[in-house]
Amino acid sequence: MARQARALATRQAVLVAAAEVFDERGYAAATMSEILDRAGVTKGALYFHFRSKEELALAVIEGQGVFISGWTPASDSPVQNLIDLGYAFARALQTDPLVRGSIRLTIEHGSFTQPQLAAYQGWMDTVRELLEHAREAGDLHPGVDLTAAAGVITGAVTGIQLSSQVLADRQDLVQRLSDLWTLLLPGLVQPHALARLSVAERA
Amino acid sequence: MARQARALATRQAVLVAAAEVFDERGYAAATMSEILDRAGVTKGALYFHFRSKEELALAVIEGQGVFISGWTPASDSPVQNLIDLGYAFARALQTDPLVRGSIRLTIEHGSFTQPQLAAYQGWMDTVRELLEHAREAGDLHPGVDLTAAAGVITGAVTGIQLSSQVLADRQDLVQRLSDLWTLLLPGLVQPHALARLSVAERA
DNA sequence: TAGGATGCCTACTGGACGGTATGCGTCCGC
DNA sequence: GCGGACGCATACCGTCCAGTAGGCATCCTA
Repeated sequence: MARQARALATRQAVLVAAAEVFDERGYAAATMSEILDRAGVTKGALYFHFRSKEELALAVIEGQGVFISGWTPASDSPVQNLIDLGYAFARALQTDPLVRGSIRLTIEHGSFTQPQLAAYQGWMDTVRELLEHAREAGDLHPGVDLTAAAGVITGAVTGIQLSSQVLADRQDLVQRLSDLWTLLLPGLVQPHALARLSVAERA
Repeated sequence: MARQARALATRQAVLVAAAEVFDERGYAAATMSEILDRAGVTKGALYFHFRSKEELALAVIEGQGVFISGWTPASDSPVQNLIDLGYAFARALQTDPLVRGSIRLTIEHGSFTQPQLAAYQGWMDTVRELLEHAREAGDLHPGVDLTAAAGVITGAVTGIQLSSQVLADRQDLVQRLSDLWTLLLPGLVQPHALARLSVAERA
């Protein structure tokens, strides 16, 4: 058991190091050597836990799923939950290497075709669900197409995140998210619901 | 002169092939061999025109600048021009390999650090300028922060484009842009200006 | 029509990369 | 207290890749 704990620790070290390198360099430019160095592990250890570079990348992408499933809505307002989810995601991007890495791998299409489609779809489904609840609560404008709105929101958040990463190393991500909601909410929710929302980040 | 024309043709063939491969595979995963094959050119020819892979990539990125400088506003409404610019960009993404390739290289940070920053900034400046004109025309809500709005719009368009690429090979890009404006404009422009705008694509 | 420049071709090189083979220490079950 | 599995270390291999060297044809100029 103590032995297994040690194994789990090296596996985790490899996973985190891989996520970091994938995040910084992308899949193709990331080298196993750098992952090895950063994890403080040898090749044999790595290939004992992961059979190939691709399997390692897929394992990193799983980290994203963990984040989604670990998040629970805190408010009774669906739209507020949507906003909060965005900020939770932003914070995870700033702190959790696994989320950072999985995002880059997800955005980088072509390396492996299926998983990132599923990841995108997962986010869109979550957003769509929150929007449906908002509609039932009577918060949304009547004309809003929920599927279209879910696509716009996920896409916009993705892009905001990306431009923030390129321009400011994600330092201003929270501010930019707040800007996004300020512009987006008037076209989405009705005035009476809008008044009850907090656009800024909430603890 | 006839000789120079031939040289120019091979240079262009290399550039287009490189843009395609960079678009499909990304910088690191793109190989010179594939570019060579697709261009129908030998290594010597390529390295006569471009001294390295990186220089080739930078040349592809230039194509984006050509697109920006080649576009001219057609409407007397600044916001309408903003919308139209988005659609022009979308069309270019669907048809022009150089624009496609340069976008992927721009989004893919880390390979070379400076140029994509400039590209982003160029877009944001253009958007900001149009927003300033819109403010002078009295079309915008008074409270709108122009810099923040420009950041949100460029980021959102980037993300919309990306998710459309991953999910639908950019087939639904125009539709998604229309969805974006539908949600975004109410928070940006005043009702009287909103009524005069055409959210859909215009010929 | 000589001769240099332009534009391109082919064969090659050195290095890095992902992955493997094999071996060795350590701990756990019996 | 011992045998086997677990967990890892190291040396190595084949492949592929960006880039180079040097030659050669075609054209432009004089």
